[in-house]
Amino acid sequence: MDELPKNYDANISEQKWADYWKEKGTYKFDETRKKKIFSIDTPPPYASADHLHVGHAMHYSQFEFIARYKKMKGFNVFFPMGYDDNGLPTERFVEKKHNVNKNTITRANFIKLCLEETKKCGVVYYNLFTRLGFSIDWDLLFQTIDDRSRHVSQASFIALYKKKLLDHTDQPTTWCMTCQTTIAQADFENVDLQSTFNDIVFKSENQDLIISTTRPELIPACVALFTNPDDERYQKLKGKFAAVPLFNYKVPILFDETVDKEKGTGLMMCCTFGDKEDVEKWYKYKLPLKIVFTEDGRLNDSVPEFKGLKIKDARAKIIEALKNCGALIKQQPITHAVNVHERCGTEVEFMKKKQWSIRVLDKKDELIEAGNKVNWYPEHMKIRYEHWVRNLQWDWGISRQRYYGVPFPLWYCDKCGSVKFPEIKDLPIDPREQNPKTPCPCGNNTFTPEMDVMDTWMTSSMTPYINAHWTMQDEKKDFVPMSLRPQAHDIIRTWAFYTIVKAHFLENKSPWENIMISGHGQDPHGKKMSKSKGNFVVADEVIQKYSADALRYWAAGAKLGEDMPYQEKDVLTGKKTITKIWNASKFTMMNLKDYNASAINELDMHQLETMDRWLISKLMRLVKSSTDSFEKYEYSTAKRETDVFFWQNFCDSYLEFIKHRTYNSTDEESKLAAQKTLYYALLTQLKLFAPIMPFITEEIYQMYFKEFEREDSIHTTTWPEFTSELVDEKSERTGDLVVQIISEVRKYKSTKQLSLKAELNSVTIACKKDEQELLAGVAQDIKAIGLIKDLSFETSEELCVVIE
RNA sequence: GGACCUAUGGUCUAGUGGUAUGACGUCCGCUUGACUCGCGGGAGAUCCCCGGUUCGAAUCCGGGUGGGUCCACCA
Repeated sequence: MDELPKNYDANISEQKWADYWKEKGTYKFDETRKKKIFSIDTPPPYASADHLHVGHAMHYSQFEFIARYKKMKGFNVFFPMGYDDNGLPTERFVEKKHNVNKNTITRANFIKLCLEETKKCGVVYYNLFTRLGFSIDWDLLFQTIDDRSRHVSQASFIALYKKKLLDHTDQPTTWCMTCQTTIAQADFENVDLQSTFNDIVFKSENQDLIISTTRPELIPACVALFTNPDDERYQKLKGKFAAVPLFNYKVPILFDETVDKEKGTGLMMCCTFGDKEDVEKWYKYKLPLKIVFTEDGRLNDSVPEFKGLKIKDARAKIIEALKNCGALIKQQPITHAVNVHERCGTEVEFMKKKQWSIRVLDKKDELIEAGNKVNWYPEHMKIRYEHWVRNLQWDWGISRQRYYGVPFPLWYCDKCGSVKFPEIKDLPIDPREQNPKTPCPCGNNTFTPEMDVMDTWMTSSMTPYINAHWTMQDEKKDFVPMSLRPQAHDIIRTWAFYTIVKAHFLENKSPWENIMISGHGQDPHGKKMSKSKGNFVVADEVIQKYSADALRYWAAGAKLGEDMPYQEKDVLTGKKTITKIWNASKFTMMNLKDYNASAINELDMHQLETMDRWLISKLMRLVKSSTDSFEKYEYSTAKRETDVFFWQNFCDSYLEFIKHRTYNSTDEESKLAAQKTLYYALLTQLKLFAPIMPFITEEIYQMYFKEFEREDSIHTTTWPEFTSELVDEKSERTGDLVVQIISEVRKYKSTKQLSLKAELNSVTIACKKDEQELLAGVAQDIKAIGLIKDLSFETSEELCVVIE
């Protein structure tokens, strides 16, 4: 081995090894699949980010650790990347960035813009992920808008139809006025909004009926008043009608036990539609329909005096008009929770729309059961899934009145109205651009295409099947269930839920064997990172300053499932650790200069000295616990334990303890034993660190160990095996005593403000008899390490070191 | 309103039925032939509060309080 470079330059080395891995195809999935597969259902990030923050890096790093661990464990790791670039998230991103919307740009131009932006985002992700050293096989890349994904999601729609799990109904459904599309329950977000309770008078014969509402603009959509059948105040109203103020028409007064007597005046108006209650009452009592909004959230022709006003403006104007005619008698400010569309923050409204939906409400029990078949890590995250399923209120509406998404693969026959599907082999298709190849069974040959596109989750929920090339010619049979789904906890109700729904309905399978749920990287104060708040830490800048390994080191500190605030000092600790690994390795290699590693095959404890066995035995315990931790996806425990072992046992103790054996060696055998231990211990520790810090470990492996180990990369070597022959409790006990004694000696020198190199004339160790026996064999070590001239022993119940 | 998670030295953090881990900071010392991004040492924690189980609890159970997250509440 040549002279060692003095310093480690992470920026140069990390680029070098990233290039090396790419060139060698280190992380290629083996298509011949001779080894057992470990497959990862990688979260496809939305193609809607210009810069990525340390939270992104943290989330993806955490299962990258697992991918690397599994590879070293001998698995054929299937680690793809996907980009989620279809659907509303992308559309919103493009609309904002280019200041366009559905009404101001043609469909073709809009799709073109989406594709361009998507491409740019792909580059951003690729750059960060390769810079972080991710062991992704980029040949497995998919995009949710590509042919394969469109094929698979369209095929899933047809399959669900054939299994009679779909409904195609014209009914009131949740609607976003900004995005102008139907949306699903999972697309909601809850926010607290300031609003006003308005007490409004409805006249009924000679009585004033007061209702309280936050939505006076819905008064022209009022179709009935309701009160509780037990409410004594309103018994006389049975069979009566009330006059709607301002709009001068009459609505029936009805009784329903769901009305809360205590709330407001105990009277409520039912409009089409203000909330889910309205929808239910509308169905139950077969009430008329009075739609007052247009699809983009303005009052429509049915209210000529307010026509064209946006909802909020209409509210103000109507309140004013109510005031003027004396119908508004009281106003009171309130804060209340409102569902908004998570993509744009617009309050959820209702619109009657013909749409496709997947029936889930009548299958809650079996869906909860399906979730139980997956192993959840951490286990308590399963509860969130269960709660979500149990609390579902709507079937999964999958129609979106948008441009950029996967089209429904179907046409409607112009004559008989029945649906017509393409052949699976012809997918993907766009029914708006092509006609069916065969006529309708009714004989007719003219069709109308479905114009809507599918919910983006229709595609995302198919990621295991996209990876499996489901129903395609080159389908990978038995690929589902995949081994692992890694994802964050905030999308349990969407991605995890929808994926479980699809696999269960399509093939009565679990989509994966295991699911690991990670937390979020937050700002230093535990708040969510966002650009607008200015607490956004750009991943690239951290990497530039501290290295990718250091950022990964920080990411490995988060316990599975728990959010973690970003602390720059922890990245710095990572950087220090890397430097320490570099220096300790440099020192080890120096000591191994005249050591012929290829001469030994296996470590033999009988050839080692007590302190060597102490280290190796403790190392074995570390191997065991680290392996156990990784098996449970507890990378943070594995990292911490390895870290502590490396600093304390290896560097602070062992490396100091053997200096006298490797430098002032008169005893060649002793020196060789230390060298064997050094080689084995350093390589093992590098392997244990390799999943967390792939670059520095590779650097050192390449510099020294490769020559003997003969593998192209440390990442293709095998994970250390726990070997019970290498555990030696007696040596561990002895070594621990030595550490204790040396600590006392160091303490003495430190207190006396002496150099650790200072010699001591006489040291007496007082300890138990059996401890004396143990220590007898390492007396020479103690003397050499502590620079002690005379060492003697005394018997005592408690360990005590007397120094003169 | 419900559920889940969480509460540990100045700060962040690990863990356990027998008073506690590591990091950062702080103080003192050491240029020990890998490393000052270092080495050695010190100070600093009644492990949120109240009950219960136990020989023994900070660790288990119940209740409370604070924080986080998810869900419900939209008249």
